[in-house]
Amino acid sequence: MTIPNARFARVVLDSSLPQLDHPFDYAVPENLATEIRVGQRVIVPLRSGNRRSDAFVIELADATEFPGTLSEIESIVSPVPVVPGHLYELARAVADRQAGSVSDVLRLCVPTRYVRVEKSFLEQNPDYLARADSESDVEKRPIAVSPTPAAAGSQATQRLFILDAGGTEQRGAWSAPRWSWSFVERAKDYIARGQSVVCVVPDFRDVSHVEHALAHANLESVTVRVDGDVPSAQRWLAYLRILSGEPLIVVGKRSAVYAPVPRLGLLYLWGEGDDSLVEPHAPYAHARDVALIRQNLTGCDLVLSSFVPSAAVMRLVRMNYLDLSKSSSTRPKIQATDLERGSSDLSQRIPSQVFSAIREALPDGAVLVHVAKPGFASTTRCAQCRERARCSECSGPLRLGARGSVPMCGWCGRMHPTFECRSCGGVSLIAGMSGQSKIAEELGRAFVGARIVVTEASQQMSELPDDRVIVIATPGTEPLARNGYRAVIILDGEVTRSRDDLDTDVHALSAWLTAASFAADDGRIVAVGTGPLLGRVMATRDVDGFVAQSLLDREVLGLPPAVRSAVVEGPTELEPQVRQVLADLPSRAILGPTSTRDSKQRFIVLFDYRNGAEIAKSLRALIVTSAQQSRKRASAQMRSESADQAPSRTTRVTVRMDDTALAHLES
DNA sequence: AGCACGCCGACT
DNA sequence: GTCGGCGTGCTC
Repeated sequence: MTIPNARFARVVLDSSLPQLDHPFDYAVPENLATEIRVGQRVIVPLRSGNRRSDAFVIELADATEFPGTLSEIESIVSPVPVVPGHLYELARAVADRQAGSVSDVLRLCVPTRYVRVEKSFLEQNPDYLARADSESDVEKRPIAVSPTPAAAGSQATQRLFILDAGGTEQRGAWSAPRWSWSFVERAKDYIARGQSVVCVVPDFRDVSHVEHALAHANLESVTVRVDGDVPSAQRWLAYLRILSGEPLIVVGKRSAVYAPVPRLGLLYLWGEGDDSLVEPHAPYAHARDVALIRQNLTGCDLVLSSFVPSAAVMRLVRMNYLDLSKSSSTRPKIQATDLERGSSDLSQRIPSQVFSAIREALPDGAVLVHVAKPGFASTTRCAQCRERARCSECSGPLRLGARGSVPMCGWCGRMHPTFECRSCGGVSLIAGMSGQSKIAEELGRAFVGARIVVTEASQQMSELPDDRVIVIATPGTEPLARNGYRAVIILDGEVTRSRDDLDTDVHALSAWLTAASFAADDGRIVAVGTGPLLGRVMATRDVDGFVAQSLLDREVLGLPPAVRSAVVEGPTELEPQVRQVLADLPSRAILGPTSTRDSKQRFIVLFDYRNGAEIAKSLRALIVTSAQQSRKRASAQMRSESADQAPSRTTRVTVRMDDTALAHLES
């Protein structure tokens, strides 16, 4: 393939300044004309020539529409096209949806370069660059070059939600969750067809499970792990392989969803409702949304899966955008019990059914006792009647920071050194403390001679020391038992339920069913403190029905995810600008302002799905103008405030689309 | 961000 | 007259 000498290059700058987030044209100097490719990282001069910036070539052309005089590309960083057209296209779409910049997305996708690794890789693969040329259609074409849709010639594209029932299975040397085995079954076919698979999971433990299952199926040689835990030299090597077009199974956490395999056959997202799939940095995209966008752009197959569908996914199922399928494994019934009212001592916290379940199970194998995460329990309850403790002024939830601190209202910030319960007049509070060690102590007394293990979030224990053991674990720390635990006990149900945001119930169900998933198929599961409603859902395992119903409720109330939301935060004088920029747009509501902890203003904008693009565009414009004004404001502040106290925080405007933790909307 | 341009006040 | 302070605007 011959490369025409391109005279002009269109680039995106590798800068997070919002006002620079658009294409720039540069002249290609003659000495670079035959080497330059779409996707390469280049260095370009900016303004006076003293400044320079990294940039990615997104298009080569023979003409430019820029009326001014062009600067020249200064140099090419490496011959490898690290941002192929389809990756730029994805990054652009994600940035547009999230009101963010392309460069912020690309930073998540492209790892740091390792020159030595790259050099030796290119020596060992002499035809690599030529192949990359043909792979990415390097001719002078517009940027929107999507990879060939997976379905070309074969069966129709699948978009699927799989409701997983849980369970652990041992095959060969490895125990792994059942979902990871069925993922491998599915992935094999795509590799056989010469296509690639991307598997995105919430947690590093999940990555390991998938790796084990893949290794068992002899797919190690086509498996690429793109964890943050992989050393960076190795990550760069992995990235080069991903770009090469060889059929691969890429496994990783949230940022793996961007892995730029050229022939993507299947995009698989496990645990689609998990909060850790949200990128905590700008532009705050949820891997599930990125996956939906990517499916739409490439036409690949898409599988989302979890123990409990998120309300967002349920919406897509009800629209028939996703097909619902339920895994057919037989699972034990979940026995839900509640605490007796008015009792707070430990003997009541662990009801008798729990002791008998453990007693029965222990001779045959391991028992998992699942307690809520300690930090999960910031809200408080009346020690007497167990009702949620609420602020006497505004009815907001009372929260505890550090242990022994004064309870504070989560809405208005009022401190409450004393408390009087509204329902029963009780005057003392209990925090939803988990007290793993207290439970360990209690169980140790009850089961003399049993081995008791308390897990910690920091340690990675994937296998059990021996069979007859009681494991006391917080979410995410549970070790796998070979073919599942004989019994799983879920304690602290009421603590999990005390988290307050829109999706409390769905999150609680998800936490409990995750715990339940560790049980053997003929094991026993007892859940304490789920409340009658969720207890019934657990017992019947009608989780999709429950989430569908809660989605219907949201539709009536006009709340996410029946509608979309954007959380806008910025400096105190933000309000007129927010209202102005959204004035002519069809938003449903602009809620706020409320004050954040760091005294910024926060607005919540609610709008319909069909208006998302428009709203995002306007909010983006708000970010750009506020970035241009920020210095003006800062210097004005400096002058008026007698210079000695300088709280010169850069009050940037941030926008988070479809935030999962909208506590403010709860009435 | 960082740098140049330009519009007002104080000056050899 | 013109030197230079610092807002304002732009970066192909």
